[in-house]
Amino acid sequence: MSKGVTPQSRDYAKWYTDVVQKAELADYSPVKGCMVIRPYGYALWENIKNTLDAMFKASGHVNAYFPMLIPESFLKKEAEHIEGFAPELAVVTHGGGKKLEEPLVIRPTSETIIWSMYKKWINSYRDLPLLINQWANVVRWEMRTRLFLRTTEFLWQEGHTAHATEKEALEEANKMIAVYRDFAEQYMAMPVLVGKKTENEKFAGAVDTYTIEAMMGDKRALQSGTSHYLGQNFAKAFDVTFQNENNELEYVYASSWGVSTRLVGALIMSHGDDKGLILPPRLAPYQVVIVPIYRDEEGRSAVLSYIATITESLEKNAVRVHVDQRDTVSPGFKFNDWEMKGVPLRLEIGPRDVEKEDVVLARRDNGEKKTLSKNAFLSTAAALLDTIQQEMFLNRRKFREQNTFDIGSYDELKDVVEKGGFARAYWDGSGEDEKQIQEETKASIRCIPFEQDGSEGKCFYTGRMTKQQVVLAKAY
RNA sequence: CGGGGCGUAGCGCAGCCCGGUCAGCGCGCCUGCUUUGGGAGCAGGAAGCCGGAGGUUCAAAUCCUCUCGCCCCGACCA
Repeated sequence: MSKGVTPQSRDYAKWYTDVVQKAELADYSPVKGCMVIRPYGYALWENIKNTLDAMFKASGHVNAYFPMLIPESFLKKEAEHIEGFAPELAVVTHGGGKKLEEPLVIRPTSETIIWSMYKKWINSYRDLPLLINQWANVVRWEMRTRLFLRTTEFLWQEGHTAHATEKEALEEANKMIAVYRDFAEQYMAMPVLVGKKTENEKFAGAVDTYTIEAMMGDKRALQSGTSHYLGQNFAKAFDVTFQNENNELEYVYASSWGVSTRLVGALIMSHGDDKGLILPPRLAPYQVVIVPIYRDEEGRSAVLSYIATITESLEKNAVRVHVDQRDTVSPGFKFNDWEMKGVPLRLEIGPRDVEKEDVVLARRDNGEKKTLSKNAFLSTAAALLDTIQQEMFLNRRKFREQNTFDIGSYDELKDVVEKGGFARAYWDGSGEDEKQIQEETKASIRCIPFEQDGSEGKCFYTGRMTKQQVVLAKAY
């Protein structure tokens, strides 16, 4: 294994795959397009998952599990849905050595199987709302894959809710995109634009799709989470009706929403640098790593017992700490190793620190390294982690603002695409116009932000006056 | 599916043009000693039917044919 990773400036894509592998987040599997999530990467995912799971439960949702195999005919019940997913389905045709009467699709998403069950479960307005989430794997046979960002099989959560009214289902879809925004900003330290997808970009089968869009380190956009208002599309496709308070039969209103292991990719590309990962303290598997330094057995035991007093105190404050006791590699190696893995704080503890009751503290996010007293460190460690979390967020927001440009013409869009970044513009074009733009520039309308200033201006493409502003960018 | 690149030790690669002491290098791994505050040093050692099949030849990692697989770029997409 060579040292370090390909610099971002030389080849961002290569940098990304280098970091994923050298930080031991994931590895390629024997099957094309699939990845093995390694323990360190999985620990990161578990932190994401556990945090979100608590947020979902706090907002009234419960977890369930639906099977992975879905009758092929189910997918065909919603016209747009099958059109959207057909090309990327993995289909099981044989089981138990025999050809199946009806092929089974490995779920690319679970709307259909879930709605087939909701038909059984929903009869009355008293059965609503139904607020179910599931953590699962899904399979989409993508042409091109990239570790975490787009793999054939990926892990995600999908919420599927059923409501008695349009208003309530819309509120749910909006509430969940706000949950995603909070998670992205407060935990991932990743600022996001929240808004609506255009007709072209929305989910297959949705009435409206809401999205959070983040800017990666190469100034490209990453769709990081989506929430869909499904209207009555799936209820009609699966004939899910309920009797309302007036004894009338009505189709159920629905929402669905999801985030995936792609968020790990988002984390890497939001914060990483040429030394590797930089993890936000709230999600880092280890928040503090301690590297012991000693010359002999006597020094070793003195250093380790001194360290024990530090870890005990940190753990008492719910700080996740790890002591790197490997005897087989040098301290210098460990410094680089943990920088690659993005641990927010590193302590170097050697004999002279033991003697003076000091610690040497290094910050991963800004590279600062200093000596301070053990007590000073212990009394400020938790606060320092909060500070880092906050500064990482502000840093990324500033980066996004510096790379977001207001444009008034198609040429200006091309300039932005050329230099990288988000383009904000008035937009009154058609779906066809949008496709044309994407074909020519590779940039797409990432979203119609919820936050609109209400001003009127000329559409950068059609020249017509409009109040609608959109954000365009090249996306992953 | 289109374009490009590549399969030689666990990983990264050289060798291929011009067949013949070419089975080689770096890292990693193993053993020992010395080391340990920014990727340790020295000495010794283990490890590869050269992606697979067929062919040409006295002789194939090297030339020819077929085949399998992977990576990158594009269309598609969380």
